[in-house]
Amino acid sequence: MQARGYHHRDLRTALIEAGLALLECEGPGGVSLRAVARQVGVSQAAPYAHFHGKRELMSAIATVGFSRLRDLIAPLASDPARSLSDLGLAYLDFAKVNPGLYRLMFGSDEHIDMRNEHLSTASRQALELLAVKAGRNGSDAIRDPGPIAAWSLVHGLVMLLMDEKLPSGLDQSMPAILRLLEPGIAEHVKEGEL
Amino acid sequence: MQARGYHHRDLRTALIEAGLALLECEGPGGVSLRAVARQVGVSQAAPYAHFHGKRELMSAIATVGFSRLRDLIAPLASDPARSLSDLGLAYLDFAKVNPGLYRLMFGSDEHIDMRNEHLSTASRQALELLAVKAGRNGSDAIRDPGPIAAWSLVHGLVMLLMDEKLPSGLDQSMPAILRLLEPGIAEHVKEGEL
DNA sequence: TGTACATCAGTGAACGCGCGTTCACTGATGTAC
DNA sequence: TGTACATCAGTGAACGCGCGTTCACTGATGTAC
Repeated sequence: MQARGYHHRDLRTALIEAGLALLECEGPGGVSLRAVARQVGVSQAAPYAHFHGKRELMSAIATVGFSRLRDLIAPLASDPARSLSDLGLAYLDFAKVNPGLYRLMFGSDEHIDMRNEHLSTASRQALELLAVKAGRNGSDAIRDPGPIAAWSLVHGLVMLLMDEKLPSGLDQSMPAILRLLEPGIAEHVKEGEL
Repeated sequence: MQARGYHHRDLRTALIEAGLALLECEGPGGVSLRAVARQVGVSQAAPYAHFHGKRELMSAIATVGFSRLRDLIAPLASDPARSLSDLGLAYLDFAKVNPGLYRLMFGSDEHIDMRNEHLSTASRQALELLAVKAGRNGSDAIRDPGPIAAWSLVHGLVMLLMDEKLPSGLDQSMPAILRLLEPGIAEHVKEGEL
């Protein structure tokens, strides 16, 4: 990115980055094509040279989010014994650092188009890696009670914290909260083996 | 409610009910004062005779939601042994029947004003009853890992189901999913007793 | 029982707002010669 | 190396939309006499 002349050189990237910034200030509902263009210092029609419409820009932003999440969890250990709550803490951390982005990625699909090829690929990759790191093969993890409960617990925690439904200062309780699921999952797996 | 003349007799209630209906069609973002007035067949300025503004109407709608939730869980048994997953199923059921209302009540506070007296009272009553039914005294349940994990799990489940992030047809797995937390909570309580 | 009147719930037009999107255009760029 | 030109990224004005809110008003209601 250089030179702010008539031609921007990399407006597409700049728009996505401005969108990411706006997302954290205002949340998904506060992002508009006009606001993004304004932030970059470009006319309101300029984004249409790079995106077919608002949903496409939002989908591109969400795609960046899933790539970031994947990069965040990639270096984590795959040891199933320790990994579940560690994984949960990393996931929680991602949401805490990028609350607006998290909402866009894991909230309702009103702003993004999950049939968008880049987005669905990035999403699948991130979620499959998450499943692998949790010691599951990705394809049917999403049907077992254990992974569903684990994802629900951590997603619920994220949402309740972001929406300030829980008291603050709970940070050091998070490991204990996340570990509460471990005995139940261990038991369930044992049953399955019989 | 009778007579659709110049005077409506109970416009306030009618507006709240129209809001509840709209909420389920469109979600919280789709409810507008104008749409609600339109639905009731009244001018767009009419609601201002009964509410100071949009937030007050939305808060009144959410207040109805918390009353309904309280009425739903009131008849449930208070037996701590069985109650946790039963309670979870009832909560899940409420959200399934009233997804838009659930979002308004338990989502971000952008549409409602939690400092509204009726709303905060109704909310507190419902949540305290929930805690009591779970075998806790309400006041500090919200600080213990167990209740936080239980609420997070069920809230996360609700949100992921509503936003279609989980496969459908999971209904009969719900009891198993909810029960996964029980061993961990039992263990945690035992530790606390030592 | 009948009438004058104060009340105030509901009207309709208007305000200013930000939005997504379209369109004819313009001017910087890089390429072909 | 210098020039003509095609390309197409970005412009700016305009479209129609729905929104929250205000305001002077009107007309149905119920009360006081």
